[in-house]
Amino acid sequence: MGRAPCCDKAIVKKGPWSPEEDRQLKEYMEKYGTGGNWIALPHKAGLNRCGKSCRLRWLNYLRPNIKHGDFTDDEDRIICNLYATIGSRWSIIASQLPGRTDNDIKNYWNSKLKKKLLGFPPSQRKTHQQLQKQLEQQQQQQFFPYPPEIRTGSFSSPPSLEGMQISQYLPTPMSATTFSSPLPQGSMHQCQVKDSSSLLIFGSEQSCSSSDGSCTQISYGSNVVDYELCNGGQQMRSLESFLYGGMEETQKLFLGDGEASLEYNIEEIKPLVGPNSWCNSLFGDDLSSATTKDISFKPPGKAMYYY
DNA sequence: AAAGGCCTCAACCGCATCTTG
DNA sequence: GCAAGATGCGGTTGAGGCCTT
Repeated sequence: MGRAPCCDKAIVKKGPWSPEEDRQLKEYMEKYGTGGNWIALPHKAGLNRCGKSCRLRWLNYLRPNIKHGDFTDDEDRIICNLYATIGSRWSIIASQLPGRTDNDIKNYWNSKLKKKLLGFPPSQRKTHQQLQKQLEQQQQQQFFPYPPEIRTGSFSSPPSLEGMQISQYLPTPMSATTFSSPLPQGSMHQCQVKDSSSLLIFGSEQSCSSSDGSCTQISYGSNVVDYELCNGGQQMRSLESFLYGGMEETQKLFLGDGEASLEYNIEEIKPLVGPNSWCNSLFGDDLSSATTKDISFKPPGKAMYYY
């Protein structure tokens, strides 16, 4: 037996919102907020809509500080960087673009940016056949900016990006180096102070004990990695808190298994790591409050998306 | 001018994850 | 620990406007 629907679809209104409905929802939200319950909201607000529909309308259209209209070049660059790194995790990408919604970015990517990367002028219309042909041509020309060893094998880049001229949007050469690091995907990692100027991230035993070598591979980009952060009682920080949390003395980052880790300069990593993160949301600006013993926590599952 | 096709984007759907009791 | 409900997310759809032929 399936889940009971959140609302009676035969009764609630569907389709485009009228200005009157918008006004009702906005008025209610400004007065009372969600009250922690979207499902009950439409009834309270006098709207004949599903709670999910109200939530979507508010988040994507009505809430304050929503940006509509053209995306800037900077925003394009950020979207491309993140898409290349994490794939179609639109909500994460949106979190890096204040005022933009995941839906907006998703639509923008699917309708415009992808074509822009294919080299079409923004306003130029192409027939489906023309698009297909140009895509095929570019794929044949191997425009993909990463070396073959990264393009193949365990490498699972967002498929729609392959063949596109995205190199101008990527923080190369750092990205290629980072993506070929030996961190296994989808597993727990540990993170610790290596010395006064370095941070070491390495796989936990259970994730890196395989003898078949699989743990030395990394799938480029699209995967979220849960980190277990612990540092044996020293002050614990996440990667980005090292980068942005006032640890100016931190100069190097090591990715690897502790034995044969790769070394990166912090300044090279910074462009890949945004200052907004789960860590900041957990501890606020006062990162020193993260000091603890026996630290073992996981950030929200989908919040970490880089290294 | 008309018809057909394409493009955009708001909204929906279904599934996964989180929260609560 | 479990089940039910709520929320979040990404993929998909479809209406309406625009462009091409």
